[in-house]
Amino acid sequence: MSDPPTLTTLRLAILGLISMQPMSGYDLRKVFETTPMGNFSSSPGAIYPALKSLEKNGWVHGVPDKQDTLRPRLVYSLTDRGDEVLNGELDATVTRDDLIWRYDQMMLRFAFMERRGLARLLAFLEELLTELDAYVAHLEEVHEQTTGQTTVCGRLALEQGIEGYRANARWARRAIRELEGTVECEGGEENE
Amino acid sequence: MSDPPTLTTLRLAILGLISMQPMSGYDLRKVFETTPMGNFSSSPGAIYPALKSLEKNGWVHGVPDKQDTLRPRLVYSLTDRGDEVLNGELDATVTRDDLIWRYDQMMLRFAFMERRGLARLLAFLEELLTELDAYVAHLEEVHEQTTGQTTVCGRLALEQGIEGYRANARWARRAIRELEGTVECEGGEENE
DNA sequence: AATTTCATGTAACCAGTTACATGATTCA
DNA sequence: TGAATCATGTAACTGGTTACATGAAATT
Repeated sequence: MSDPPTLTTLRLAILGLISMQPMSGYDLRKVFETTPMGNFSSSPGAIYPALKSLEKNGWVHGVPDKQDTLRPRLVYSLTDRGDEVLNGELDATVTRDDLIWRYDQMMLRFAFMERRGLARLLAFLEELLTELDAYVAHLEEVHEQTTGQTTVCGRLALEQGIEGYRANARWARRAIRELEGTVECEGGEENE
Repeated sequence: MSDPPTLTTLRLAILGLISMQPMSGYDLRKVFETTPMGNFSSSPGAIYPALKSLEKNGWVHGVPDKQDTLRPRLVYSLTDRGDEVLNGELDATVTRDDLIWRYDQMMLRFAFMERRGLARLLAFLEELLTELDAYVAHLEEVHEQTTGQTTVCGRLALEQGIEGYRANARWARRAIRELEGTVECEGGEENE
């Protein structure tokens, strides 16, 4: 409860992970240190305060798994409210600002999106693809207009950005094909 | 002078920009708002304090271009020390941590690197390419080992990352070819 | 007994955001 | 004269980093 704090990348990662399986702060640190999710911070000074604030907001709840010890292992799980908040985040529309400022966070959303079902996954990818194509077109225009006015390195750096977004678009198209393939082969399988 | 502060993305962007042309804080904001450099912040609350601290460190120096007015336009340029600091940053080796944690900042370095000469540019791209190839190989291994143990979305998200780094590697190869091409055509042209 | 790993936490610090304040200059 | 733009700045806040502290449990 209380006022809604912004859902940072770290908070989203925590919500997503404990939505798949209840975890302690230490477990979360381990995931961040050892898996490809390692792009997303770690350090006790970040995770424990984040868990506290998520609990204060009533999105997660921690229960000690051994009552007798002085410092019990606190295992956190999503509350009903936390579940709703996570769903709201996963169902949010893809914007250009997401591409430019929050690509990592957006992909993190995708990584946890399976719980929303195949239809939502495909909708997300289509939205992403639309925004990507539009943004690539925009950058190509900028590229044309600035070529000759910039340094060689400036132009190459811009081209690197464009190529990156193009690769992302290719990936999105492939992911859509793959996901559409699964539904045809396995016949409308529901999630979880 | 005084203790060395970490060269954040914003500070690097400021140093790089005023190394090409002396600018006021307002000019910098304009660049960040209107060019593809816009990925790098803006807001007065960031830029003016950053300029102050850079000046306190003796890396830049601001001179009012109209002495009579109460609030003159302060035009900043690099000091000799600032020039050295920027060169040091541009000449730094590319590490895997740069790929994972500071890709944007690394590309920003590249965007300002022309002043270091063609040899340095090529060296940077070779280093980058080596790190990229190694990291892609590592991620492919992770991909193989985790496939089947992850959700479909988790796997796809990882594949997106791999494809992104592959695209960056392709870009680096192309940039090397292009830069090697210029030197052959134009015959060992020196920078500035 | 000593070391490592498990496990949670705090304190100082820092960079950046948002929102606001101030005043000059230019243009309608 | 009133509005928009030029131009610099401050204050409160926030989220994360580094470094440290604490102590239990497991391993050597």
